[in-house]
Parts: sequence; structure tokens; C-alpha cells
Amino acid sequence: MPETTRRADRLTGNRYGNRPTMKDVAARAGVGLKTVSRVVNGEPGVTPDTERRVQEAIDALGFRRNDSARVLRKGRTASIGLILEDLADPFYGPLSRAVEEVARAHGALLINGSSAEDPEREQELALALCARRVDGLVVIPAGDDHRYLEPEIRAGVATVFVDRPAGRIDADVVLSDNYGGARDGVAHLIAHGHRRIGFIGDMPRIHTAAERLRGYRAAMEDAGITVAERWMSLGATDPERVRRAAEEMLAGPDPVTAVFAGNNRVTVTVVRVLAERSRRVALVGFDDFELADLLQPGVTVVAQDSAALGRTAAERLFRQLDGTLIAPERIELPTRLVTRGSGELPPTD
Amino acid sequence: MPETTRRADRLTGNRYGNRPTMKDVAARAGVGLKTVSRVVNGEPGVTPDTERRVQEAIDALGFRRNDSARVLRKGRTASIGLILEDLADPFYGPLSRAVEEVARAHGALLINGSSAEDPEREQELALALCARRVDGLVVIPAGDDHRYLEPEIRAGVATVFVDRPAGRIDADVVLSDNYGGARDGVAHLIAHGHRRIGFIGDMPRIHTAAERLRGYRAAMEDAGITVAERWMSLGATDPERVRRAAEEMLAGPDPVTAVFAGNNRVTVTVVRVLAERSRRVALVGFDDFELADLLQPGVTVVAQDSAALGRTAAERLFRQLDGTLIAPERIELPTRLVTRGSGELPPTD
DNA sequence: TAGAGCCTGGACAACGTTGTCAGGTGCGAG
DNA sequence: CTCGCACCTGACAACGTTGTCCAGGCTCTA
Repeated sequence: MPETTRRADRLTGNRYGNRPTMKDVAARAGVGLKTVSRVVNGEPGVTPDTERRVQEAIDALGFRRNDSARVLRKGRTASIGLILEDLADPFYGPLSRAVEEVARAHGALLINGSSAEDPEREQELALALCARRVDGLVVIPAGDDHRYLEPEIRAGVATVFVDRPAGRIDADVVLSDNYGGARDGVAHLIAHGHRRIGFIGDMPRIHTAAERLRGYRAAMEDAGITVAERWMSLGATDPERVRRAAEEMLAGPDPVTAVFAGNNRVTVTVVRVLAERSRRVALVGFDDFELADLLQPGVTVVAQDSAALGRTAAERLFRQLDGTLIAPERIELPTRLVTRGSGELPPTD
Repeated sequence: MPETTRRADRLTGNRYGNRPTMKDVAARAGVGLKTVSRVVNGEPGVTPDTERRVQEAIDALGFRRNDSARVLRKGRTASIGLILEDLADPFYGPLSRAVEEVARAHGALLINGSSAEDPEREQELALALCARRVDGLVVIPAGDDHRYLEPEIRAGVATVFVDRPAGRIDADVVLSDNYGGARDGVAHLIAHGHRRIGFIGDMPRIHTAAERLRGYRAAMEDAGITVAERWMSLGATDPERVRRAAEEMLAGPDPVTAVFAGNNRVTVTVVRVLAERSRRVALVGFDDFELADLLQPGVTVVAQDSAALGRTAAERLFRQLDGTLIAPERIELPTRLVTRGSGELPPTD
């Protein structure tokens, strides 16, 4: 029985139970501590016979290496952190999955947390991850000031921002071409004859929302259309506000004949609102979503490849760790317009 | 400058960069090591003046406590592991989010990984998490033999299985009432006049799939209906097989007039198949999904509360850690039939 | 004014692992 | 037969933190 461990238990009340350590294995196998370490790590220089004895002791005791101690010694934790807005948002599913796959390919585990779009919580999480000495961080930022990460980055924590750029620090960023995508989507509506086009999006303090709004304005301007204030709704976060915004721009003397929805949650709500009305209103949404093709009509969207965002970011992170990377870069991934019917409806004045 | 750290760098090539340690902070503040520890942990017994000096040193050096070392000393990592099938599956989004919330409430971080429905990968992941000394594990099992976890559980790793039971070990389980839910769903179809009802589900080696199949059989038997072999499709994993299965049971001399879909992915594919046909076929699916209400007709589903599954499991895990819990238990959460139209269509013979 | 008690601060030894280095053994060649 | 060399093996000191315990200085009371 592991004497030292048991004593520690009594003293510190720890909860490892009675985990055997390498020392215990060594004692049982009648070898030195370091020999056990060698066997556990598959290092060369151990006789097959000795190895067998050690392996037997390991199995008998149910030993498992304590990676905390290992990390303390080696400096690398082989784990990376992922901070996103909401684990439950379907947009982030493929993204985190992609990050996980890349991490796995590099033998690293993924620790993740949701910021719930709260900058303070983002910071708290990021620093907690740094305290655990993750090797790197993939961050979908909620806040717009990331100077708090500077000491960490200097200390060697690889950092990549995804979906939205970092604030006030120079760091790697991987994002979609939000501006271009929105512009193309709106131009698509214009090409189908629309002139009074509404825009419903998130708060402009969120980078993606601002960029998409900018794309909307650019497309309108390119077509020589003057945008009326009441065609735009910006702080649309919860479904209720989106609903009100949509209803407002659909009513009145000069109602919009088409809507550009700034993200997938907005799109879904707008679809609901439109489903309740008889007048056919065109719709293009930013972000693809499952079943978009099965609705009546199918929903035309500007699709971004969230898995590619995650993959690119994670790969970049590991290249930072390799030392392959030098200067921070901004990578923009293209979007793709997927036409399904709702964006091709003609205007009905 | 931290002399010891820098030396370690040269020797081991570690990548902390030049992280200051408590020793460095102590030296700079002109106090003892333990005093710094006290300040960092908010322990009592430090003069305000000393505390200020220490705090200044911390800020100046950009010190952050190394939790790896802390863990090594304290025995608890304040982190729990979550193993699920696929991070990108929308069913698991709310579940992991719920687990994360509970973990956060207990000051713990969440490490998670996908097993990709591969038992070997599940085991690999679980043991890797144990090597990191997570305090507990929430597992959505892929395999059906979890004896490999026995030493870990004995060593004090709290463990809760969700969505599917553990195999060959006695452990806490939280699951939905798959049997009852499926039975109710099928009974609903029968109540609307259907007798030839198809069932498309996953491989029966997956517990949920087997239970739902059992529920289907029970409902049919209760109604005195003899189930024909060709009404059932079991190993339906990928969309292509689901499609073929659906098409087969919809064709032939005695086609089914209703389909019960064994999970959300099956449901979605069946919706697609039905959308291509003129004959109205009733449909009830297990699992709710976004936009189910917006399809034509709305899809009737047996909804399970995946967030509640996650929350219940995580809470139980922390109660294990508190020592409040003694014997493993099996908790079954009720499902809810949500009628939206597709399940109320009459049979068209 | 002495003694008791409290508060603050620091020395030290763990926690479980791995890198370094030196000792020991066996084998082949000269 | 002896020397050298390759190969195994184990002792030891880190890694950065925290629990224990003791020393000194202070206040308060008899």
C-alpha cells in the first residue's frame, strides 16, 4: 500500500483517494523510480524483463501517471483553451469540433468555456485557462479590449482570435469576409429588383455585426439607393426585439420588400414573422442553418464555413507553438451565397 | 529577473517563457514566499501594508499563479471532463452548456472531447482526463464496457453517465425515458388511425435506440398490431441509409402510412424524403429540433430536455464530490409529446 | 513590569514527475 | 586476462505551490 500517499491524505484531505505513484510501482517491482518513469513513457534503455516486471506492478496497482506533476516538470500541458460565446449555439458546434480535431491531431486536449457575450466573463475564463497553463488559446472574443492578455502572450501562450478580431492588441485573427458576404447578399436582392431592403442585425459593437452592416450600406450605395433609417434595426439580440423590428419595417407607408438578416438567430425569427403574413417578402440571411432548404420557400443565405474557421485558427495556433510563425496575421475566409428561393422572390409593392 | 526559471528554460527547453513565480514576487516585494501565497489566495494574516507591496510586485511582474503546481499540492483540479459523441451535434449543445453552467457554479472548468461514437476513443479520452486528475467525469458512453473506469472510480473520480447507461459497472446514470417516450409517440399515431407504422432507428447496440425500438414494439402490441419486419429499419446511421429505408417502407403493396423516426438526424432525413412525395405520410420523431414548427406540416416530436439531462448529471457529480451521495442511482427524465401537425395526419391508404 | 496571548511572517518539507549524471554490469577485442 | 565501451539502472535535484510549525514582536492585563 502507498504509505506516503495515505499520509498526505490525512494531512491535506486530498481526494485522489489512494492513488499509487511511481514510487509505489517502483517498490512493488523492486526497481528504481526512474526506471518506472522510463517504462511509462516508453523511453529506451530498459531490459524486456525489467519492463515486464514494471508493467505487472502498474497493472496490479492500477497506476496512472499524474499529468499534473508531469506538466509541472515539463512546462507544456498539451491542452488548449477555447472560449466561445455559447456552446449551445449551433454555429459554434462545427467550429469547436474542428478545433478539437486539430488539437487531437497534436495530442492536445480541449478545455472550453462560454463567455455568454460578457467581456468580464471572457477575461475571467481566459485568465483561468492561463493559470492552468494551457499551451494556447482560441478566443471568440466578447470584449473589445484584450490588453489583459499581453503578459500571457509574452509568457508564451499562443493565441488566435476567431470570428471577430482582438481589441487593442496585435494578434492572429481568422474571420469570415463579413463585409463582402453581406454586400453580395444585399446585391443579390437588389439584382432581383428590390430597392427598399431592411437590415436587422446585432449591436454594432460586435465586429461581425458592424461589418455586415457596412456591407449592406455599401451594396445599397453601389446601387444608388438611399437607406432610410427605419429600414435598419441594430441592437436586435433577443427574438422579441427582432420580431418588433421586422414588423415595424414591414408596416407603414413604404414597407420594405426584402429583409437582410444579420445572423442565423435573426434569420430564424424573421422566417417566423414572414410565415405569419400573406405578402411575400424576400429574405437573405447571414449564416447557413439546418433545414433552411426545407422551409417554404427555402431560405437563401450567405454561408460561412464555421468548421474552416475553427480548423484554420487551431492550425495557426499550433504553428505558433512550433515556432513556425512570426508576425500576427489577419486571415479572411470567403463566404458563399446559397440560393434557395427566399432571396429570389420579386418585390411586391 | 527570475534566475531559477530562466535556468530551467535552458535546461528543459520549456515554453513558459519566463514566467515569474511566487519566489520572484517575494524577492521583489521583500517578503517571504508564503506571504505571497497568502496574498494570492486571500488568506488572512497579512498587514494591509504588506499586502499592498506584494500586490504591486505581482502587477509589476505580471505574475499569475501556476495552477498545475497548485493542483499537485492540493489534489483537486477543479475541473471536470465531459465526453460526448460529437460536439457539433445540436442535441449535445444544450447538454454541454448545462454541464458547463453547473461546473462554473462550483468553480470548475470543463474539459471536453468527442468520442465520435468510437468505444476505443471514448476510453482513450476518459483515461487521458483521469491522468489529468479531473475531479469527475460526465460521460455519454459510446462503448458498452466501462470496467476500465473501475480503478479510477475507486481512486475517487466522480462519474456520471448521461443519455445512455454504463456497461458492466455500477454507476450513476441520467437518461430520458426513451421507452416511454417512443411508446407514447407511436401510440399517438395509432390513436390517429394508423396501423402500418414504420420505425427507423439507430443500431440497437446503442441503448437509446434499443429502448425506443422497444417502445415502438410495445405500443404496437398494446394495439394488437403485428409488426412486419419490413416496417423496421435498424442500423440507420447515415442519411443515405435512412433515405433508402424510408423509401422501401413507403413503397410496395402495403406501404406504411406513418413513420416513427428514432432520433433527430433520422427525422430530418425522413422529412426530406416525405417532402418529395405527394402522398401525405404521418411522422413523429424522437428529439425536438429547431424550426420543427416552421416546416409544412410542423413536425410532431417526442421532446427530451437535453439541458435538464446535463444539469441533473452535473449536479449529481458534484454531490458525489461533496460526499453527499452514496449508492449509484438511475434517474429517468420524462419526455414530452409536442404535436405540430405531422403526427396528426390521418392515414391515406 | 512581567507574563500570556495574539498577530504577522518565513523556513521547510512535501506533492509526483522527469532531466542529469554517475555507478555497475557484461561483453568483445586486443 | 584486461581494458574499454555500450548498455542498464537508480540517486538526486529540480518544477511552483501550499500546509505546518515556529519565532519574533506586539498588545493587554494583573
